[in-house]
Amino acid sequence: MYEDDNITSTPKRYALTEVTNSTSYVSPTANLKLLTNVALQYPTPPPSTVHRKEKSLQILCDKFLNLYPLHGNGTVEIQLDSTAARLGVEKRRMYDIINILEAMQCAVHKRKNTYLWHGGARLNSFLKMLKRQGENLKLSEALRGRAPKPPAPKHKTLGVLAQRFLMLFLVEPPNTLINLEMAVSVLIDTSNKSKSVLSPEQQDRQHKSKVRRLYDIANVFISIGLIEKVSGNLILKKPVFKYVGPFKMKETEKVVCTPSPITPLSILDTHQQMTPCHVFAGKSKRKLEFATPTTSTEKLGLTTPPHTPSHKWDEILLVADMELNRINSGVVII
DNA sequence: GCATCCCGCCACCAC
DNA sequence: GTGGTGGCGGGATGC
Repeated sequence: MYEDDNITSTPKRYALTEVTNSTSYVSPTANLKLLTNVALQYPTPPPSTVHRKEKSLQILCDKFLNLYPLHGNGTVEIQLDSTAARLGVEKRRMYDIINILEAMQCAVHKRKNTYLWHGGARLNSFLKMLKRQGENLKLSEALRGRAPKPPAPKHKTLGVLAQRFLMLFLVEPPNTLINLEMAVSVLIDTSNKSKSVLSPEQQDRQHKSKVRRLYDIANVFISIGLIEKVSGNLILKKPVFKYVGPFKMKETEKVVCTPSPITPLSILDTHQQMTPCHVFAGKSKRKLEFATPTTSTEKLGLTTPPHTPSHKWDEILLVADMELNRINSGVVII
């Protein structure tokens, strides 16, 4: 039984002869003609009235996780085409989601059209491994222009990009704000070698393309509860993202703060660090925690630390923005 | 006008 | 040649 309320049963199948009231054999060409005629008998569906946001990768991933929860028991097989049909999307979109989830070791490609879904069972240990890998790649130093950028991946760039994007959060102190421009500046290969090959226009296209991909990745990460978007106020025009994943939940698994944080948010966020883990609870549960917006910043979609006055939060964001600008302008391209 | 990101073209690869 | 997969960027949409 499908969990999707919109799909209650498999549509009845009809043979062509049933639809056309014909009992005699028809040639392939005639078949095509018949099908065209049959199709013309049905009214043209109205243009989609679905809001753009309702088709976002984040919403789609939410729906996907409803079918295949992160906290489910055991391993299940996922058929991409049938899942795409159940979610009412193109299969291409499923690849976007599953590639990122595969990069998080939530799923494994078994054979064509089939993935094994492990959910979040391996996520905690994988995040620890990612953090170590990020440290080996010296991403924190690279973010500050004090180390070379990691070499460009050769394969599965969406997955690798997703892993490296997440590493940026993992190697930084808790509550570090990272925006996409910063992430791209570290994750895109702008070494002298590649710069000499690419024209400025090509570099710009490459940059924009990577930003697009990071938007996709960020939306999936938001859906699985690894990061949150902090945006929508007048101070920060561009969104920044904050890691809210499993590491901050358990005292024993807290990340060790590295010196020289990018944004000094940790001071007022102590309370939030102690809030319970929601990473496997899905987006809806996290929404419940701030279900009724009361402050102006909450109404704008911000997730302010509890008991933090909104004007104080704006000040924090202002400092964060200044820091981001400082970092961006100070980054030395190696 | 710009940020966001959906959509689908098409290259690549395995069979 | 065919079909599955996924890189990539055009351009629609919302603010």
